[in-house]
Amino acid sequence: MSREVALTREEREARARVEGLGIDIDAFAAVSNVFRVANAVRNYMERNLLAEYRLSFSGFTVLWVLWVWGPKESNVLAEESGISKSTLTGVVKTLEGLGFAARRPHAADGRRVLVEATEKGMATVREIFPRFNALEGEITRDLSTAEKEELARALRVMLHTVEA
Amino acid sequence: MSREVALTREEREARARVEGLGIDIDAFAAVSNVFRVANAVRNYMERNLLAEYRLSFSGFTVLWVLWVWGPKESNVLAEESGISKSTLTGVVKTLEGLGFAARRPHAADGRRVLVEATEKGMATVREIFPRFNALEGEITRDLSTAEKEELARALRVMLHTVEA
DNA sequence: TTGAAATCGTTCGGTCCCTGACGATAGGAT
DNA sequence: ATCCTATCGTCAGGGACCGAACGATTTCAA
Repeated sequence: MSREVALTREEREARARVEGLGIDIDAFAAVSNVFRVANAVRNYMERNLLAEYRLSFSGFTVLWVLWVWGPKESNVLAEESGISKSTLTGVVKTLEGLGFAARRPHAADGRRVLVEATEKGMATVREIFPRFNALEGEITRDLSTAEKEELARALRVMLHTVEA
Repeated sequence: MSREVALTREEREARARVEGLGIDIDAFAAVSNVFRVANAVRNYMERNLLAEYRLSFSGFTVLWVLWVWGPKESNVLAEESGISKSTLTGVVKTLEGLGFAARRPHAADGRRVLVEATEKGMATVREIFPRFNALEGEITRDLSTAEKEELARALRVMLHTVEA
């Protein structure tokens, strides 16, 4: 059922180089292409959309999480954004500088800090997200709906294994 | 043909939040899961394998490219490693510090610089790559061979679209 | 009630990563 | 022979990124 798709030159040459070393080529192809796509799409989004708002990919991700779930403790926000606590500190600092987010002390626990999107931050996500999603559509335009679903499913399986 | 795989809690809640905004859910699911997996696997590799050699993911990537293709001009090396020229300057500097790579002036063109892996660098890749690939196998162990091939194929299609 | 242990967010040091600007070198046209 | 332009790798500046160490606060056991 699989239409032919040419391997890139890099992939062809790499295969030739590792031939006969007992390498699991299918695992190699699957994983390395995940990195290649993630890298390419990340750069694409930053250059063609996010730069306009002076947002990095991480900055947008954090803001998006805040938009979806509302105010969150740093702790949880870092976890859901897929970055470390210490990185989040810096990203939120940048977001504050842009007027997109604010910090608020926790009412009951003096150690904790709540991060929330400002009204400006919320408005910005409302503006960006549909455009972001439109680009996602562009990027996946040569895949059928079934193929997109199957792709997402396979990735969820991997995620489940890695995060176990 | 698609076995059931539970959406993560994050994905379920995010869908609920963006419902009715005319969002292309399939494109959203496909792309966002690429990022989640890339992130998770990158961290996994750095923590469980690369840290042992004091290599970052990028450092390993560059060294691997050198191992596969031999000495390369900075220019081309950056391109194949998926990073910018200026980033490569820093990464190669780190690799030099670790004794894994060396710089050599181009014979005919005074502007160019050739980067090559040292013997120690080559030996290190020979040692790491099979272990790296074994982890790739682990990570994809719950996908059939056909599913891995289909995953790689779908990603190549996206790559072709983004890099066009 | 008080001291030990756990947990919180931040800081620190080091690397990665980008864009934009730069000096150096090369190559082609006059 | 000498400009003009293109291309090379690097540097500067700003932000992202991590693990480890840290002070502040909370919690729990004695």
